[in-house]
Order: sequence, then C-alpha cells, then structure tokens
Amino acid sequence: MAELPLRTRSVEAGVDLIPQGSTPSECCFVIEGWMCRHVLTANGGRQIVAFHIPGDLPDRDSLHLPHLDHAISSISAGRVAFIPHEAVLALLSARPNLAVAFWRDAVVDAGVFRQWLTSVGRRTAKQRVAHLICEMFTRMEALGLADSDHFSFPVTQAQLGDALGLSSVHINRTLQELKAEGVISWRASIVTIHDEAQLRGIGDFDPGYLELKAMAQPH
Amino acid sequence: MAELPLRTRSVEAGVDLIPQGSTPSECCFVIEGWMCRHVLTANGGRQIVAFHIPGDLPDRDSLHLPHLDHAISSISAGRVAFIPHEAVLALLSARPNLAVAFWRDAVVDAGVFRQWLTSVGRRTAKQRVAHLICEMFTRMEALGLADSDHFSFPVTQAQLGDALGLSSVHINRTLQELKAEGVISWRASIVTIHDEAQLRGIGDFDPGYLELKAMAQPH
DNA sequence: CGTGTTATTGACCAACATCAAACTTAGTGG
DNA sequence: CCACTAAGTTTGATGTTGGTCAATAACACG
Repeated sequence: MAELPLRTRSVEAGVDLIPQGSTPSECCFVIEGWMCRHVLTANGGRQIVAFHIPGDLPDRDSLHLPHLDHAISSISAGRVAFIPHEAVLALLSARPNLAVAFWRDAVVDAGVFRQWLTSVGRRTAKQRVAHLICEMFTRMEALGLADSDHFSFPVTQAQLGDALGLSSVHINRTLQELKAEGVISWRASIVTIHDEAQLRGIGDFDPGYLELKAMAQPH
Repeated sequence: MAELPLRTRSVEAGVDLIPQGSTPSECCFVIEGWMCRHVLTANGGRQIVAFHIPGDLPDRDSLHLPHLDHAISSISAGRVAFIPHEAVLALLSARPNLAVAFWRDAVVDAGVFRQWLTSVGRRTAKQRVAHLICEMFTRMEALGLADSDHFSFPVTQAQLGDALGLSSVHINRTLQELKAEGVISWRASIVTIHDEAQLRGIGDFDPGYLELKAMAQPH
C-alpha cells in the first residue's frame, strides 16, 4: 500500500471533507483523528452513520458508487490522505486477495451498521449510549489506541445525539445517569470505563460482530 | 450461476431459516417470496434490518462471517435455494469479476442500510413508513415484480414496526393517516401508490442510492 | 363454522424533544 | 496572565410523539 500516490491533508474539527451528493475521484484514508459519515435529511436533521478512526477508509464504498449518498466530515482535528480511485482500483485488480480484503472489510462494516440500526430502533437511550461506548472502546483497543480502561472519544454531545437518534439534551442526561451509577466517567474527551462487564450488560453489547474487524486491521 | 449445486426448499411464512449465532456453511438464495434479516435484543425486542425479495442473497455476508450476528426468516411463504459456501467461493475465485459484482452488491446494501438508519434515527413515523414503501416499490419495480402503481408487500403491521423501530399500534395509525390522505391504499397485502411524487416527498425519498441495485440485478 | 392471527380502537403513560437560559470550558489576543 | 469570546454543557419547564395495555373487530384458513 506504501507505493500508492497519496496526498495528505490536515483538517480542523468539524470540516466537511466530502459533501453529500458529490462524485469523488479519490478515496480518503484516516491517518489521525476522528472522522464520520452522515446523512442529511429534508427537515434539517442529521444522522451520523459511522465513526472512523485511524486506519479506516471512510469512503471505500465510493469506489463503486456513482455519487455519494452521504457526507464525510471530521469530528476532531486530524490528518487524512487522499488516494486516486484509479490507483486503488489498479492495486485491487493486481492483487485479488486485497480486493477480497476490501470486500471483507465492507462486510464487517455492514455488521456494525446492523448493530447501530438495532440500537437506534430498539434500544433505550441508556442502552444506546452504553453500546456505542463499548463498540468504540473495542475498536480503539484493537488498534492499540486505548489504554486498559479509558480511551479518547472527542465527540460533542450533539454529535452523539446525531449518531444515536437522540437530542443533545437527552444525551447529556443519559450520560449523567451512567456517571452517577459509577459505570463510566467522561472528562475532557477521555472516557473511562469503570466496569466494562456492567457497561456491556447495560448496552446489550456482544463484541462478536467486531471480531473480524480486529483481524482485518493489519492495513 | 446455473451450474451450482443447489438444494431448494419451500418455506411457510414466519419460519426461522437461519438462527442468529449460527455458522452457516451454505448461502441462501431467494427464489420466491419475501425473507428478512433481523437482530434480537436482550430485552426481547426485534429489529428487522433488511427485507429480501426474489433474486437476493440474504446471507451473502456469511461467506466472510465466522458466525451470523442476525437471523434470517421468511416473511411470507416462498422458496429458497441453498448453495454450499465452497461452491460459491470456488466460483468467485474462478471469476474475479463475479467477486467484484458481489462486493458491489454489498456496497449497495450498505447504502440501503444508511437510509434505513437515517429513517429510524431521524424521521417521524409517517416519513419512515412512506420511505420504506417507496424503497420497496422501487426495488420491486427494478425486478419487474411491480405493476405501474401497486405491488405485493406481504408484511404484517407488527413486522413493519420491527423494521421501522415503531410499535404495531403506531404503524396502524400511521397507515391510516396515509390512507386518509389518499396517498396510498393497502388491502390484502397489495400496496397501491396513488401519488408517488407526494409519497416520496413525505418520506424524503431519493432513489439515487438504489440506482446501482437495479444495475446489479442481472443475477 | 370455529379458531387463531392480524387489524383496529381507546385510554393512559413514558421517553424523549424542544425551548430557553445559565453555566463551564477552552481557546485567543492583548 | 487576564479578560473576552465562542463553543459546548447543564438545568428546568413544558410539549409531543409514540409506547403500553387491553378489549374488540375483521380476516384467513381448515
């Protein structure tokens, strides 16, 4: 992958990297920081459909999509690399097993989507928040980006709301509950999990669907 | 695809074809009828994450998944075929462009997921129902399984609720609203769309994300 | 016809949204 | 180092969407 022609870019927090509806000719690779994908609705709502951390290829799907049905933005400041589609496609046709790895990665993402959808559709606010924290902790851990009981999660409460289908006010109250129960603390973007088993119980979290993610990570 | 060793099976409505957590060794192909994928939550809830119609490969992802994080069930009576994983994988490695087609199909599914998640997270009950009807009508149309203004959608209101994150009672009231406004009618599993433009407007539906689905369909 | 499933209705309730204000925090420039 | 500012968080009061429960009606099927 090192031989690819890439163009890197530093981004501030909250920058719209790739707008909804555009037809990108490059793939975006996250080097540092948090990014997200989100869909804008007619009534001005916003649904974050994925969080992306270093090593992710947020718009891997754009290789196949005529035009993006969602936007890609930065959550925190960070750095991304852009790689021309042709270069990626050339690489993939040269190495079929890499293409399979890409497909496999897409399959894992689909599993993340299913869990996310299940949270938003059928879990309470508290369960959703707990589930998301468990998921992101597990993913960060797999990358060696988490410490034993805490990790950096630089999202605002409004962004959490947009991810979980809740208002920022309700996110705030839900977080306070979790803190009051002593399950987590969350100060200055650092989430500390005091009792992971309990948090998983609250959030109905089973890491099974992320197994392959860990395996697929050696990007 | 015709040379694959397949085993067909007729199913009643509401049969659990492949249970959550299993490790299937075959892919399931829908020949006739409606199937769905759903996730069960700890508190007894159910989230339908996808509807599948003839021509779909509901557990295409199981080719890569160590164990299924969701179940596959029949919505209506129908017929499915089972194809051993090895046979599919052999075919895919023999024909790399077929593997790309599978990947592409997974990408389209991801787009469907994103819209679904956006509906459940950020749209009102009425918008969700309208959006889903538009989506399924568009998909059925692409397969030649819809008539000019109506199609067969053999789901119960409880199933609709499980798909859209709502209760069956609320689905019922929402449908009555749409019927009262004259946008649709729904009798005996047949949905008739009287004003598609209006329905799309209500549901914030843009068929763009399904374009590729239509193209990929020549299974 | 009877039986089980699905649809419909009404009464009531809970979770979460909205609005608006006050308070913190982090970052900035003098 | 201290105001100043803008963004984010927290709080309270109130409103609304949609859930729950329970009963009845309508079907579909044998």
